[in-house]
Amino acid sequence: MILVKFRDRHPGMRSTDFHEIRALPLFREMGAEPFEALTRGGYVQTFPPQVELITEGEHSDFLHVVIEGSVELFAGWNGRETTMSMVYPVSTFILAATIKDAPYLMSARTVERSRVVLIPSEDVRRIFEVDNDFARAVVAELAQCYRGVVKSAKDMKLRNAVERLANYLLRQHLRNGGRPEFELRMEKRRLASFLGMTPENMSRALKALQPYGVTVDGQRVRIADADDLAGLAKPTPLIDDPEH
Amino acid sequence: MILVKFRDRHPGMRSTDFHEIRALPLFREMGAEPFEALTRGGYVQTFPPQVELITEGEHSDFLHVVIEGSVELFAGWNGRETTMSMVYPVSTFILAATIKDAPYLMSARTVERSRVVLIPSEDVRRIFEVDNDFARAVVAELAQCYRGVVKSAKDMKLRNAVERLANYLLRQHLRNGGRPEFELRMEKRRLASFLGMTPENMSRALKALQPYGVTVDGQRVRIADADDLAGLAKPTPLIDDPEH
DNA sequence: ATCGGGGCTTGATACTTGTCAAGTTCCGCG
DNA sequence: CGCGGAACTTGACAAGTATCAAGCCCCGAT
Repeated sequence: MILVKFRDRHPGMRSTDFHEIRALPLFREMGAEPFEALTRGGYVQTFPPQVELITEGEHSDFLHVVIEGSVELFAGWNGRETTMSMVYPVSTFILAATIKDAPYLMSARTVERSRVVLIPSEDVRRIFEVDNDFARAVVAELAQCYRGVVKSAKDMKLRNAVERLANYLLRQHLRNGGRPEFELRMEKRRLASFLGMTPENMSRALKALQPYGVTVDGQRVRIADADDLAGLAKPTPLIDDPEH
Repeated sequence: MILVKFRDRHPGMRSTDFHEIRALPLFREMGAEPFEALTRGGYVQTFPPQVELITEGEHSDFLHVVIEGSVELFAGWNGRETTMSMVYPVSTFILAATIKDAPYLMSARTVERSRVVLIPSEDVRRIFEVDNDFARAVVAELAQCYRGVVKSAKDMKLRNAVERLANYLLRQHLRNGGRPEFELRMEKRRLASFLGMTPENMSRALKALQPYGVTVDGQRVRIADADDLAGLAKPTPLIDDPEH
C-alpha cells in the first residue's frame, strides 16, 4: 500500500528507487512512518551530463540522492577549480549543509546522465528533530564523511603525486575484488584533479608506475603484481581503507 | 549538590572545569542527569609538554576535552609527519572515532603543559544511545568538524604556500578583533606543518608578504593594512570563515 | 567516410617547493 | 653568567609540479 502511495506522490520515482533509498544506512533504521514523512516531498529528476546541481555558497534547499549516473563534487577559488569527490549510486551528498542549514561548501555537477532524488532540506531537518533513529543514522553518516575527508587530507599532505596515484590504483584494485584488470571509474582529467595534480602530471605519474607493473590502455588498468606496487605505495588502513 | 558529588568523584577536577565542559555546545543542551552519567567515569589529568595522548591506529578509549594548554593533532606516514590541527581550550577532540568505536585517524600530543579531561568512550556511546539531546548535539559537532576539514582541504588544493599563509594571518587578525598586532598561537615550525609547507619555506613566504604590509618579530605579527593583504589573499567565507 | 573537438600524451621550460648546510638568535638550565 | 640546544633564517641546490605548445587518438556528428 505504502508503495502505491509513494509512487503516486513522487513523479518519476520507481519503486526500485524507493527500495534503494530505503536500504541506505542513513534511512535503513528509521520507522516506516517517519521515512514516509521524510520522502513525501521528495521527487526524482533526470539530468543530462554537465548540469550544475548545486553551487557552493548557495543555501541548502535539498538533500540529494544519486540513483543512477554519477555526480562530481568540486570547489573553486580565484579562477581555479578542483574535484573534491565523486558520488556514485546509491548515496546522498551534502548532508552536513542540509542539517546545519548552512551554505554549501562544494558545488555539484552531473558527469553523465543521472537520476537524482531531491528531498527538501526542511523536511530532513524536521524529521531529524523528531525521529531519534534518523538522528543517530545522521551521526553515523557524518562521522563516516568526516573520517573520509581526514583520510583525504592526510593523503594530500603526506604523499606526493606518484604515491597518491599508486595508492588510488591499489584501492580500486581491491574494490574490484583484486582482479588484475579494472576500469577507471572516471575520466583521467577528473581523476588528476581529484588526486591534486594536473592531467599532464598524471600522465607522467602513470608512466612512472610502469616499472611497478602498471599498464594502462584507455580506461583499462592492469596491475600485474599488486605486492610490487604496494612496495612503492605503502598503503595504510589509516588513509586507504574506506571502511576503517 | 551535584557539584559536590561531581568533585568527589572526579579526582583533580575543579568546579570551574565542570562548568566549562558543561558550557560546550556538545554538552550544553542535555539534561543534568545524563550529563552527570556521562561525566561520572571521567577524570582530569595534567600532562607535561610533548606527551603523546593518543596514537593513530589505536582504539578509542576516551573522549578528550582540553581544559588548559594546547594539543596538537598530527598524522604520520612512511616516516613523514604533518600537523592536522591544533586544539585549544575548551574543546573536545576525536569525537568521531569515539562515536564510531573506530581507530583514531590522528595522533595527539600536548604542546605545552595541559589539563585534559578523559571521558570513557563507552560512556559516551552509551549516553549517545540513550539521550536524544546529546545525539543531536553530536550531529552539530560532527557537521562542524566535517565542514572544517573540507575547508582545510580546499585551502590545500586550491592555494599555494604564500596564499595559505596570507589567509591564515588574516583569519588570526580577525580572530583578534582586527587589531594590527597579534601573537601567533603556535610555533612557526608547527604552523608551517599545519599549512602544508616546510619551516624554511614559511620563512620565505613571510618575507614574500612584507610588500603587503606584514612584519614579523618572533611570535608577534603586525598587519599594517589588512585590505592590502586581502588583495593578495582573496579570502572567502567558503574557506576562511570558521562559523560558516 | 570525413570532419571536428575534446581528452590524452609528450617535450621543453618555468615556477614552486623541498632539502641540505651553515649561521644566527633566543631561551632555559646548570 | 655562560653554556647548550632548539628554533629560526638564509643561501645554494635539487626535486617536484605546473604551464605552454604541439601532436595524437578516439569518438561522435555531419
